[in-house]
Amino acid sequence: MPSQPKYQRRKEDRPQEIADAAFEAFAEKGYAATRIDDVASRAGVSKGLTYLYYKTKEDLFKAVIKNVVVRRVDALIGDVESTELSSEEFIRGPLLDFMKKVPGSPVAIVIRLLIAEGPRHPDLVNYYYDNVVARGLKAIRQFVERGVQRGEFRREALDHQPHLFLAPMMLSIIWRLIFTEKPLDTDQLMESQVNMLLTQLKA
Amino acid sequence: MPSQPKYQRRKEDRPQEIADAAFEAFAEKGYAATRIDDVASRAGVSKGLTYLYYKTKEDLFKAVIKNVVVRRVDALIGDVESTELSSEEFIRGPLLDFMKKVPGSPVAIVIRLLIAEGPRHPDLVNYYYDNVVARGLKAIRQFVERGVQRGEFRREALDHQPHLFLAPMMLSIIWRLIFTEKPLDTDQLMESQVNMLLTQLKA
DNA sequence: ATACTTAATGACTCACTGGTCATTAATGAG
DNA sequence: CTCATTAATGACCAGTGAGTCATTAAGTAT
Repeated sequence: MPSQPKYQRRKEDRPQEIADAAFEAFAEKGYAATRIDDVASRAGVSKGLTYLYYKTKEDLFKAVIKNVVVRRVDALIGDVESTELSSEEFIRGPLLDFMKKVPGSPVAIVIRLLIAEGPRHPDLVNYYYDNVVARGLKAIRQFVERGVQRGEFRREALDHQPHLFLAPMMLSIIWRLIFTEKPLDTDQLMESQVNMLLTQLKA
Repeated sequence: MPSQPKYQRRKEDRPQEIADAAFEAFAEKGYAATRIDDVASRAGVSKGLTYLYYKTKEDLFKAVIKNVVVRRVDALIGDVESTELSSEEFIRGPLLDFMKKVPGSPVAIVIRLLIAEGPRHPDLVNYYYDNVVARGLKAIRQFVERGVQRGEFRREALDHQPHLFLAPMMLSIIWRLIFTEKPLDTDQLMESQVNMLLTQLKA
């Protein structure tokens, strides 16, 4: 019988597979408590191979963060720019949906990792700020502005911090990170806030 | 010449001194990256002594968290119960002040530690929930209720999540934990939210 | 087939750190 | 002063895990 090979060489796919495995491990254990051996065995490879594609554990960490984050933000920004909905409809619809999804998504885990490890990875923090936070805030701001131009919102509304949209989302993320089993209706929380903000924007 | 002693025995003060040093170290480096040797030298004692007062690193961690947290909550609850101000005055005054102070206080650091290490210390999370979060939320809820009884707020206001008061505080905390050097006027953020909430409570 | 390149392995090293414990010396009592 | 008590020390141990590298073998070209 033809002895099947012990492994296959798959240069193209390995880096992504390892990064995925690493994300899983970091999500479960955090950065410090994650062992490269664990990452490797999740990915179905040997420890040595991990070091072929990622020079150090820290490199791997950075790759994982960047990897997870960019797709989502791109998607949201794309939505904002292409929508034909009125501002209020968009906020109550796609934006609210997006906000509801985030606390249960990998983004929440990225935030946990950033909070825990950020201080020792300033360049990573900057990357995240530029590519996620700044772009997200800008999108919201532009969107409110569009509402003003269309006469949906009053002009003074522009003073409002886009951050207030994010605040209940942030609370929801943190709540679920820490108090996983203490129930909190985070969806309703965000709806209330959006209602309140829209009232202010229109009145 | 009388050779001065190499150290003094100060059984009473050591535990607190060690806990303070540990808080400093955990705040700077996080739990996993903090070395007991570092804690000891910050406290001006030997590593061995740390183990005399705290059985393990984890014990020390728990002691630190409990130590920092309880005083502050007690203070706030005391304020709420003893105030003679009207509900609106209290919210715009002492409560808002309190909220503004938290993001720059040790409590913020405790939150970072809880986010990072919570999943592996469930009893600590429960302690924190019972002694801080639950009590804090209850205080806010009672306070709104008092406003209703006094006729300051309308009755339906009770449906409002006290969490909405906390949301911008949470965002501020996280923001300052991650983006220390990206400026954000967190005070104004909380003021806007409080204004909005009061408008809703009264209207 | 044969030779060659390199993806992949896994045993090994070495620094590091949580925790221990035999020893030292500060203190207080008689 | 002397001795008993115990706070405090610091050298040491054992486990661990990041990173290395000599070796193996899968794929490829000739």
